Amino acid sequence: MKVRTRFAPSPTGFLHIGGARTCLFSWLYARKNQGEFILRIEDTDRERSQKEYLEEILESLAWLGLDWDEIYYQSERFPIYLEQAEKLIKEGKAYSKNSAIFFKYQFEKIEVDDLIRGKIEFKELPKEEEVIIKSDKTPTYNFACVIDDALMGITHVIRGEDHISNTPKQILLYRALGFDIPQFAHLPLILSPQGGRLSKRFGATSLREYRKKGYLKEALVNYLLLLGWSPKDNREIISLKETKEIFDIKDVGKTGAVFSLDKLNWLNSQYIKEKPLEELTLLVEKYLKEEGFLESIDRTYLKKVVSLFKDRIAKLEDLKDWAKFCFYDNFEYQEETKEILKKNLSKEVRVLIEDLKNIGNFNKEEVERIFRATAENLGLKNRDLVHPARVALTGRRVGPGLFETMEVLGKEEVLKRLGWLVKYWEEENA
RNA sequence: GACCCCGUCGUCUAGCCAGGAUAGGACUCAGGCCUUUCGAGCCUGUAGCACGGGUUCAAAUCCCGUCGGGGUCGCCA
Repeated sequence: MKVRTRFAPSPTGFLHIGGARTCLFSWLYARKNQGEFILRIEDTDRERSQKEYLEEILESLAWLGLDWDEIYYQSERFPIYLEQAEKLIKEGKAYSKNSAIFFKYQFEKIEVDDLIRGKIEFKELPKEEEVIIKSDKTPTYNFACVIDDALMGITHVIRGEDHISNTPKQILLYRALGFDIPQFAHLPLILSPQGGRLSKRFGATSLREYRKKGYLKEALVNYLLLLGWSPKDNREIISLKETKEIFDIKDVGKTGAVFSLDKLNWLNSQYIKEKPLEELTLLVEKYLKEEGFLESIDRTYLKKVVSLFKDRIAKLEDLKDWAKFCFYDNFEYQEETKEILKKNLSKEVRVLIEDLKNIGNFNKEEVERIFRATAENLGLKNRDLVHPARVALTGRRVGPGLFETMEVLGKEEVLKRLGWLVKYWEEENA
């Protein structure tokens, strides 16, 4: 029998890390087994379901590369649920009350053989009846879920651990309706650093937010993969494609995993580092434009800027801060540079400016040669001139290598900014 | 409270099912090196089998209990 799995988000909120990971594992199981992956939009709550959320969910899944073979909307299937409920009434398994329909069941021990957790036994259920059709004629979650999973031929229900306690109720419904019971796999939850569910404040932000901060999809997927699953060979960097070959649902762990932004950042920095410059530049261009940081930019120049920073940023967002001096010259010298600026080297920097003026080909090798010679002639240690020069060009104490930075900015800009520093000192000491 | 799930460094994990060497890796952190700076790179280090009992020549691994954490108990999904 062909494997069919599904992801069933409710468009009553944005897709967040937890949902994305559930989807990822469900998708992986289908793809690993040459099966099919179904997306089911659980939009039975018409009040709370919003088109905006739906769009965001679809967009985020597509972004991550999780494609689906079929898509269904529960809001289009109300007659099906009603029909099944009436069938239960006819068979005496359900009854109408207060214009709702209740499923009546009797206590029995239920065993579930979970693919991740093994045998789970439920000794008792808290109730003996369950609403299946609400008084507005829309189905309740458990009812619609069972009918759809059965009718859509879902063979493996892969979902979050928070659904474990729904499982016995659902099994009772499968039996009453005469459907085959699928295999279940309950994924551990993603926890916040305080323990407990991911909160709005931490981690439960939408996937869109992560994209806006400049996380690469590869890094995000990689991180999600590592939360509860491992390739077992000490690899940390692994692609979706590689995972698709070796993934086994049985290898998924049982323990809740605390979300770590530190590790995500590290992974993201690794992916940024490894991404080909050309490709990364296009990504950065698109990103900075979307963010409204730049309107247009010369791609050749941007490529140089990207090469300057790609090894030292954790996310594309960092560029807005660290590389701002490459796009704008209206920065101020940061507080952290005060110590460096204390020493007035206006005379020396004037000499430096004159020496740099004479360079024909303003590349980093040539700049470094002249720079070092100037420092030596002035009786300065190289670093004594490097530090203020960096402040002059970037406004900061730390940054990429000075000579590379100079080459990227170009002669004219470098001379201009060095001149500003001279002026700054002169005014400070006037 | 009831039912259910889970417990290896601060965090993510390998090892557990098929018991045997100094419990391995990654992030973070600390220190060092490099050096023109560093939030980059390289190296080193700190840190863990929740606890108690049992089985066994031998327990992170098997069994029981305790404690701890989490989830669910809606005409939400």
